[in-house]
Amino acid sequence: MNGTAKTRPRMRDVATEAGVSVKTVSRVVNRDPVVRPETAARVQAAIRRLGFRRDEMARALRTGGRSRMLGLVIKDLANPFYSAIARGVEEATRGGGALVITGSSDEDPERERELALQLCERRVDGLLIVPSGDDHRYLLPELELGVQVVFIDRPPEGIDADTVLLDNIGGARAGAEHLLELGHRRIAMIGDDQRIFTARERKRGFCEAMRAAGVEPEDALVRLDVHDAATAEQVTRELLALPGPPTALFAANNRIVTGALRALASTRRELALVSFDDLELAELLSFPVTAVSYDAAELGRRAARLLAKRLEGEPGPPERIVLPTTLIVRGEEEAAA
Amino acid sequence: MNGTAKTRPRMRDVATEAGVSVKTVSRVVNRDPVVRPETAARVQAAIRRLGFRRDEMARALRTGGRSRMLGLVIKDLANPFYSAIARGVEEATRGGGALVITGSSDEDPERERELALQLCERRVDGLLIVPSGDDHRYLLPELELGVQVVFIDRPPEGIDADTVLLDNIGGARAGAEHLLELGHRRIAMIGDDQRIFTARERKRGFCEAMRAAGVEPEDALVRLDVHDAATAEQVTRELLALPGPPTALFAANNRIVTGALRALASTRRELALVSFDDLELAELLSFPVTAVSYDAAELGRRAARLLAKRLEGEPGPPERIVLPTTLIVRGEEEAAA
DNA sequence: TTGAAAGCGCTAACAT
DNA sequence: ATGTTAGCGCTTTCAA
Repeated sequence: MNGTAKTRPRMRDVATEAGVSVKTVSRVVNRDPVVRPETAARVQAAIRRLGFRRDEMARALRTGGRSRMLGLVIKDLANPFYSAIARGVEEATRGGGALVITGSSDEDPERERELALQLCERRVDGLLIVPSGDDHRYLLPELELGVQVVFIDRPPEGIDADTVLLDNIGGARAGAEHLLELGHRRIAMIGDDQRIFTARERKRGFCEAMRAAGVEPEDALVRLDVHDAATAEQVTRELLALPGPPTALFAANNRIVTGALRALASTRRELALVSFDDLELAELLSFPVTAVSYDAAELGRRAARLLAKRLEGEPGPPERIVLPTTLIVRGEEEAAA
Repeated sequence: MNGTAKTRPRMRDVATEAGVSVKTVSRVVNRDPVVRPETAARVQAAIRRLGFRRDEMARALRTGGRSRMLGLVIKDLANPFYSAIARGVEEATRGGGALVITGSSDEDPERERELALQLCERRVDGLLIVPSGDDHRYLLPELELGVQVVFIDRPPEGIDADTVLLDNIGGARAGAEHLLELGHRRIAMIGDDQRIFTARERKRGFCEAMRAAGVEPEDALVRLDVHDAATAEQVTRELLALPGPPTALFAANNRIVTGALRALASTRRELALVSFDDLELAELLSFPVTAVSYDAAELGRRAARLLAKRLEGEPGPPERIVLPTTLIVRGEEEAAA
């Protein structure tokens, strides 16, 4: 089967085949215009005959320059939010002919660190990180050595670096305002683990909007540190069972709204619903869900573009880019409480 | 800002710092037990002081062996089906310490080729490809040079290679059989572009099940080459408007079932629905959808494991692995037609 | 217009 | 137990 394990042709082989020196082959491969056309043609012929492809890694080693590889560390490639980011990074990167090495940290700070450092060992030109950890000082040595890093979705901690974020506060505020404008006053919120930056921001936006409308958020109606759909389902049930149950719910992410929807489906209760994160097929759900939506791929694109600028030597202090959200209103007919 | 653009420490620097030779540093880095503990300690100290990290690329160049990078070419990283595959590949790869470079072909055969070849230039150890093209002979030179390739979701054309597939025929057959068992006879099918391998297989499975039950598929009820949700919605409307409309529909993928659901929602008609591909939140939809489900990540895991075996030198003819599907029955109460 | 030699950062083979 | 030399595949001097 594999008896003919041929060896990969090197420039030397092409040179011999074409009757020229290695350097001439190198020139042809690099489209150096100084080579005489007929020499170039002979070399090209040899290249094709041998099926030669330059070793990009060897080249990168010698030129000492860019490897034209970017490292991307996200939490979970199987999660549509992160895969959209990855796709955005890839898109924005493609033009420059660079490739992207992606790894999932699974929200494990240790794994994030390992991945980031492994990527540095592979000599990626830059790093894009959706942080899981809460201390990014491990990157300091690499930063000093000129590795460029851009953070996505959450800012780094312990170091200062370019960051691309969503407008979590504004989005949450818009969601709460929507419910307030519909006349709701008993508005509950279910939020994620408050150790997470985006969870804190969303809670803040929600509370700001409430207070701005003269409604003090009630402790009993603001449930935090809910990290999965099952818990969210349970918490929604508890909220509905309250003596003075809420008439509306702000669900701070898609796992939470999924749980809430399950609770509503099984209890046959009604609740005006606003979710941070849109749902696929939302228009086909049995229950209308107004959503705070955004372009996840754009997070990746902007981050990749910022990274590219830095790699081209763009100076200046770390930037913080904040991307807007959009409110998608559904089930307009809902009456107020 | 960047005035202190320090240069990356090499083994030489560590050697000087520790007062030993480069080779000794190399030994320490590679955990060669032959170095005296106290020497090793001195070297380790120097490594930490300088923030040294071995250049994996230079190492790979010298050892001539594995680069410990895999290339993955899929159609679209933003599509959950493919990102699940990517995640599976990553999972199965992680153990070996290898990293994965992923690229999206966007169903463009030319881009698939470019990506695959670019990955070879980066000297990946192996390639995992979800084919878009219909001619993979461009890989022949690389195969001869020992690059290992495993195909995912569709077999290659023009070459023979390891492949990991879903049981498209069996899944489609199970879906159709389910509808037949419910008593349906006028069963429509909407299928994707028949140039696509999986689309052909699913059609075949559907028709096989129908004929096995003594029902000849009607031309008017079998609509093919429907590639997006909007078209599927339109086609569903047309099917419903037929003089003798179907009582059930087999939708050959998730885009198609989405369109069908939209058509049903807007026309308020009923139709027993089976979909190849499960839907997220299916249990919360206003309309029950029985689904042919499968583990997309497992496609990636199995492919990566097969690739790993080949890289370890496992001989033998190309394997074809077929993964099973599961029928998830919903809305059992549906009466027959 | 072309080529010879040196070296990128590392390790394999051979000293010592 | 440690060091020296050569060379992976390529490009960068510098010469011819």
